[in-house]
Amino acid sequence: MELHTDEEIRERLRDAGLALSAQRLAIARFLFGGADHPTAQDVYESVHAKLGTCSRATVYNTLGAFVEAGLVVEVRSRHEDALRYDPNTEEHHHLRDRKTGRLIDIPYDEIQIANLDSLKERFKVDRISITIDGEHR
Amino acid sequence: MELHTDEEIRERLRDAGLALSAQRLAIARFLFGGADHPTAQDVYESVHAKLGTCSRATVYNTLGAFVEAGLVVEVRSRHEDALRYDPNTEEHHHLRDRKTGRLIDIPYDEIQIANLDSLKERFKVDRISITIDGEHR
DNA sequence: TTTAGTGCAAAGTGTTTGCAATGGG
DNA sequence: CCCATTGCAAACACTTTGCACTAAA
Repeated sequence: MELHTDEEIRERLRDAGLALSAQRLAIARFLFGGADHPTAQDVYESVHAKLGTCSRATVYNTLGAFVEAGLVVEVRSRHEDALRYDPNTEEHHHLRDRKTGRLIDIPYDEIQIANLDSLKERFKVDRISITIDGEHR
Repeated sequence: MELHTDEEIRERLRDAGLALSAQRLAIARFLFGGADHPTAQDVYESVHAKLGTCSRATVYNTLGAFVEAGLVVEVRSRHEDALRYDPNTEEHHHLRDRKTGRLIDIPYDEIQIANLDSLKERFKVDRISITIDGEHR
């Protein structure tokens, strides 16, 4: 998930069929360089500061393109209006830290559902999203 | 959760310290009379049709008051912008039916987490919200 | 009579879109 | 050179708010 070198990032975008632009590279660098579930606004601020030029529209367009290409995933957290973007596209869960408000990834298999089989008898299960509201120890 | 008679509803609002008005009663009747995770718009349409008079502002104000009073709970579902209001205030989970888009309540203890104790060692857990995306059989 | 609720219209977020200008392939 | 991307500004969906009016307690 965490790509660092420019070449890795360029390749990833190219593989996804996306044209490269200074804006897209900057956005990708931010997202894949360890950004922590940023909102579009977070992306805008970071990239605009770094590039001097990158409109909000471009941020939204690009994030949309990235989502469509499967490079990032949208997540919406309980008490927030704004969408957040998660470069971790593997199925996983979240802890929402009550103190910091931050969203923290929890790998999928670190939460096991005891009666999954019986649930699967009752429902066709496409995916299961678990959010723990609480606090990291 | 499902209150039916007018007297039950009046009492519930009174108990919550809310003044009674025609609008509030109509909104409460809709919510507690079996409405299915409606949006503010859903509430508005239903109540406005029935009453002839009830502004969107009143719907929002009232829903806010109900949430604050703990009579309903806000839920935000994955791919939707609008908040939904759930008269089921007990902790519970959701199935989001991919076919109908509907949100269906799953009682809290119908999903058991096998390793809850070990999670509680790692996190202080305030609440756990599980959403299953899938389909009801 | 006093306090709380209603509702219009205006403002506020977060996001999308039309379209002319620009720049990468 | 052409098509995709950019970015402004306008539009949009959802929600909140200021304030004068009205009704509940």
